[in-house]
Amino acid sequence: MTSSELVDQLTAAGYSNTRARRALLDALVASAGPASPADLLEAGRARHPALGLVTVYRTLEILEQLGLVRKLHLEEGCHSYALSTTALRAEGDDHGHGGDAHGHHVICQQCHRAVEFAGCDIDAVIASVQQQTGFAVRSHWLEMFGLCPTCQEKQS
Amino acid sequence: MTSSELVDQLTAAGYSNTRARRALLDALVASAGPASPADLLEAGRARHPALGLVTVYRTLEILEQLGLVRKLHLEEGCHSYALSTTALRAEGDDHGHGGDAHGHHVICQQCHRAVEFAGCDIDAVIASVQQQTGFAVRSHWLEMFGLCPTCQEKQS
DNA sequence: CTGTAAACTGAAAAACATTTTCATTTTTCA
DNA sequence: TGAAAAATGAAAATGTTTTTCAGTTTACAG
Repeated sequence: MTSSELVDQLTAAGYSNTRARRALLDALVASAGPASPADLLEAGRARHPALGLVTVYRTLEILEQLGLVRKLHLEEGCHSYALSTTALRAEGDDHGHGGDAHGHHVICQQCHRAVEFAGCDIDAVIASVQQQTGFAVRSHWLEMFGLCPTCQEKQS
Repeated sequence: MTSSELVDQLTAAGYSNTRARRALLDALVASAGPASPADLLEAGRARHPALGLVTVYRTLEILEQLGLVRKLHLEEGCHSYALSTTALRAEGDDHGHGGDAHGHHVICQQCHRAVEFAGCDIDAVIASVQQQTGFAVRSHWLEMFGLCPTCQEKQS
């Protein structure tokens, strides 16, 4: 997924195509793993030296609302973002996830790489929870942690 | 689960039984839903007026390490805590969750009540993610959102 | 029961994360 | 090309969490 595609998505959603945003999107696309606002500011400033932190926060908020990025919840804190391609691919295909983009991430506990995965057929778990608690479940949030293929090899 | 049981758990783990901690545990047990450090400070001060915020943070950290509370990841932010009884019930019964207490929460999107549920048989999903990504999955976080029975009734 | 060591406490300060304000600049498009 | 709307970014403010350190409380040996 290129930053041009992201820019197109923003424009299609009614937002202006600005230097600051292109710089941020480039930084996002270039980041290999979860990136914090401060990380993205630094990387974005390589492309647009005047990029401001508040613009980073504002743009991440927009991207999150559009389902283009997702905040990741890591052990060290919940301050990182990763691209989420599922809103792009799953357009018009929501599979009963109320307002929730359909993807989740698996995160490497060693190198912190975050990979999105599609398909979380947890209907059975949802049914069980509904039965146990009486709740009507509308959405869920799932993250997985483990070792990526590269870090698995390093450990063997 | 009473605050006495929590106090016993802390003592068993080598921590002192102090007024400040008892006040905080009372507040935790009394809270119906996710509670922020500031919420717990306020409720705790009803029981122990000199309770300090730093003690709240320190004690929550201990409780989290012992698996007695869990930080919840809500839409508004990741600053709330809820009791987690699973470490108590599941002692010696870890079901392949690497270092992770076995329970998760379902949260009401209306009244914010958080109910813990046990049993999240997502082995199929984990297997699928491992196949898709090559990751070796070790643990996961799962939260569900919906309406509790009370709020469902209100809506009908 | 007493006294001491260790653990704990909490105000204050500091650090970190995010949002608001508002004057200025940039982008869009007629 | 120019004006309106959107966007920007520094500074200030707000919110969250951690660190410091002097003083207090708890546990337990004697």
